[in-house]
Amino acid sequence: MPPMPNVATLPSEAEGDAGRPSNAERAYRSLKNLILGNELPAGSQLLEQEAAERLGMSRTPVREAMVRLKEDGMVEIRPRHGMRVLPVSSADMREIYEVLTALESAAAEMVARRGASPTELANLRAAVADMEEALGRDDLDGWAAADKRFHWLLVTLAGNERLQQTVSQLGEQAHRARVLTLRLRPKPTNSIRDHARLVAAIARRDAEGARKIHHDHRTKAGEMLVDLLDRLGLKQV
Amino acid sequence: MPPMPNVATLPSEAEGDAGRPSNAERAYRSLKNLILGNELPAGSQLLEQEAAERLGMSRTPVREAMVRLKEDGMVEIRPRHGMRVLPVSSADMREIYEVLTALESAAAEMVARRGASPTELANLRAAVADMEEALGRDDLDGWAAADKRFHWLLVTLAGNERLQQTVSQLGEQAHRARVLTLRLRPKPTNSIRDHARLVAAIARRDAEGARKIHHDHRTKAGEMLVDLLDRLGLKQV
DNA sequence: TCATCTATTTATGTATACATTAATTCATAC
DNA sequence: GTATGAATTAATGTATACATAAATAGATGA
Repeated sequence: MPPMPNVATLPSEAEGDAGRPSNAERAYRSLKNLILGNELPAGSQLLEQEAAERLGMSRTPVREAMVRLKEDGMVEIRPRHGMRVLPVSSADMREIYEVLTALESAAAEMVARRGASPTELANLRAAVADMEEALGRDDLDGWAAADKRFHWLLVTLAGNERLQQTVSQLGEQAHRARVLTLRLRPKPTNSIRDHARLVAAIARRDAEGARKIHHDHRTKAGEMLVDLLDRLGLKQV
Repeated sequence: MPPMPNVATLPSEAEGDAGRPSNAERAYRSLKNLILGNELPAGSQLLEQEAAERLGMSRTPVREAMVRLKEDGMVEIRPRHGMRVLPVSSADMREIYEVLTALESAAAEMVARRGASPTELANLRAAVADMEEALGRDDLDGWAAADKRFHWLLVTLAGNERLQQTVSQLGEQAHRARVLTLRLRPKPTNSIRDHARLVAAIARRDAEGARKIHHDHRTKAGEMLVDLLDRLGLKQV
């Protein structure tokens, strides 16, 4: 069991930043973390009242949080049974990866076209090196963290906030499935090579090449995940 | 002035369908329509209390609606000034079109790869024909409607709900700018040719071709719009 | 006249109260 | 024993109440 994935750690400060967060904001983050950390597994139901007691506040801010989670596609709200954590099926994963593939490969293209600064390239390369090193140590959690960092860096460098936000939202939907399959999938050796090739394409400002490389990379990763889920009979995650 | 664009008409029934909608749902739809119809123009501010009176309900459901609109990226909520309709700058439009381009061209690729049924192809062709016919009558609103229909059809045929939802959300963000520039932009003659070529590519199941054609189409459209906004000095829409 | 400090107003964030409606339980009839 | 239906319970959706914090106005001093 990983030592609790550092969940929702990347783009979570989407909201009010400075002043102490409202209860509604705390409720939103708490519930989201419970879901991402699988403490509220897929299919869990939680009544407003229960959540309110658990979080030590009244129903009002809890309800607001639940509405936001619904809007994020993490839960559904069923009239009489509170919120229900949405299971992610392999079909859902396929959808998610199709969109992520389109967006991230567009990001790769954009970054390559604009060109990355030496520092930015160095950061990308460092992430790849960390992936490689972690994999050498058989540290899958370390690999996953570095992989996440690489992808997020790439998306960030594209400089499109809407793209970032969409990627982050879909990434959160896919999170549980990724964690679950991390130790069941084949060693991500090719993945590292793909990333290195992507960095090279960006470095030589080969926009079309960067797009293709990342498109194939993501497509493969998505297919692997979908197949794995199907093969394991994990219809729901 | 167009006879009131048929706003939010495409994928708006995202929520509860049957039973009469809650006040929160009504508030959400009403406010969204006010924004899309430019009755609450960019920069408008609206207090919870004001909105509540206007809609004949209490603050509670109104607040819920505003939270959802914030989550949708349509408004921001400023601690002391109610919700504020977010202006869309040309930089925002560039972001939006970058993402739409990536997603819709992926959709085109997917549809071409899977292949469209005769009926589906006929629907696409009918939309193109309507665009052509409307343009012949100098009916720009008719053209816009047919164009919208074509794009939505394409996205729908891709059969990826998450992709649909993202496209629809970004489309709503871009709506005001599109309406505003409809009569200021050059006649969309090339647009029709692009669409026809896309349908042809889909018909011959040329996935890569379909992607390229639509990618270029959307890129051109986006650049035209961004340039137009800049040229007109419309920093905000 | 201008600046600063205080008091008041006002919008929000949250809690609570209440009506509605769906589910469950219990009783009664067959 | 089963089924029907009434009554009770429970969860939501909405309204309202209230405390807090921010903006404004007003007053006081120079």
